[in-house]
Amino acid sequence: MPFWNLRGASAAEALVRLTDASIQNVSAGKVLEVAGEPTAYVYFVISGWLVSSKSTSDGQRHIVDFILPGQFCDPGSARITQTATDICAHTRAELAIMRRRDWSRLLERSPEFQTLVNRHVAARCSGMAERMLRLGKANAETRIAYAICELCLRAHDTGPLNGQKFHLPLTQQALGDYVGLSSVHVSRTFCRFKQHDLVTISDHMDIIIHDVDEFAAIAEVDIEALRAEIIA
Amino acid sequence: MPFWNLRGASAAEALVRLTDASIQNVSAGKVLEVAGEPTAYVYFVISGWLVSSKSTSDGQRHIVDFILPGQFCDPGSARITQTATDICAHTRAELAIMRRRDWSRLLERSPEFQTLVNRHVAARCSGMAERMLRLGKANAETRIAYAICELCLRAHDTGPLNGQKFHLPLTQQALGDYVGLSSVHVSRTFCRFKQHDLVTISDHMDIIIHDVDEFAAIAEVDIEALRAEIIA
DNA sequence: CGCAGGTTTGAGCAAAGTCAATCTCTGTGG
DNA sequence: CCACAGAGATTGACTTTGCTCAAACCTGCG
Repeated sequence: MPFWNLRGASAAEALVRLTDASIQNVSAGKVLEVAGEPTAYVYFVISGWLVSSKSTSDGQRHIVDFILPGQFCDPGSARITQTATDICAHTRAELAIMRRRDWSRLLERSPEFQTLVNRHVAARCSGMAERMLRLGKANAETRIAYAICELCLRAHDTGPLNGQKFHLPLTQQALGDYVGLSSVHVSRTFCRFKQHDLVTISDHMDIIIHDVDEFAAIAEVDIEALRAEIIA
Repeated sequence: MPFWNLRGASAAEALVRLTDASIQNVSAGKVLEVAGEPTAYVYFVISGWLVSSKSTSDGQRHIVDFILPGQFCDPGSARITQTATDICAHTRAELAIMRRRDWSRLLERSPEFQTLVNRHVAARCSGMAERMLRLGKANAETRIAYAICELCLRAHDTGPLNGQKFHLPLTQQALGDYVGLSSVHVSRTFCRFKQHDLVTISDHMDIIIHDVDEFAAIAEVDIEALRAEIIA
């Protein structure tokens, strides 16, 4: 049974069976891995968001990626037993946690599973490339609009729709850390969006996009192309 | 024989044997893949550099990564047959080009090879995370110093050494596209480096770092930690 | 010799950062 | 039920960084 097409609990059950994963609930902010430290685990997100981040010497944090339900997180770097980025629970989350040894064994034994993981990795790398382009070259409006489109696509099957409310579990600070802007500038940019009546953003990121086409144009993205590119 | 520990020609021969790869010489600028278009090939770099880049709607290019000798390049995105980024020859290069089908088959049949590739991918993702941190949060000096350290590490086994000359095949424009700065600003930043007698940079990126420790401090990086993190 | 691609320099400008004060919720304990 | 604390959002004033445009300058090469 190709459990890996399933979301959430049933995939988790299969992982428990195949890799002796342990299911754990963690609360928001829980630190799972610290960059540079040894790591012995691989994570599968059942519900909630994880965040992969790095910090500069002066304590500024940059969010490298979010890890959403249905995604795997292997914290390893080139030295596979050494963590590349900090991994934290961004929200309360339910995880299947596997020992790396069991994880590697599953990959080796099941080429189909490995193929699935390869696809996930390709999707994640494409997403990073796309984000990097915005980070390097785009202005605040484009970066923020893009991040909202991307995260909505990844978090909600439909992707962004005209007039449809959706929620992202982000503070403006976190969004800023993700797109490389200060929280103050995120706030100002939101104000400009609201003034032009592009979006409604209420209580902690309940978002309604009024004109998705225009919003996507600001994000410099074609939603369906992006879906094909970054959704595994 | 674990050919994959070898650099260059012998690895290429093995790939020819195992995947029916064709060896090709391409000249600088040769376009191999275009973002969004279908792709049917996977590349192994024998010599020279490839570049993976994306462009904004207004024609600005951002370099996502360089692909150096000994590295693989799978251009696929979440839709594995669709290219995620432009892939070009940055310099004249010698490549082993494999059909994707043959490549997948090799991965499926040889878990050891797949494991090697996994490590390469982890290294590349770590590198992207590290670069993203600089892109999102660091100033011009740090970004440029970091890029030089990173590329020197990746291109030369020793990494940067005090007073030792090395070459990077980059124009200031290309470096700017890599770190998200205009070529003018790269030039000015180099000037500042030279004024402080940190480096000598002559003819098209022959670089001598006079005090690697100080330079690494500006790059906000620990060279040996970086090596462990991003060199597969 | 002259051209092309790349680099350097100057001047002015725009985007985003910082700092600090204020405002708005929301949840909590009296 | 209210007061208050704390987190997050907003706003203003000012500064910094890096961009753009344009001109000048190398330098290797046909």
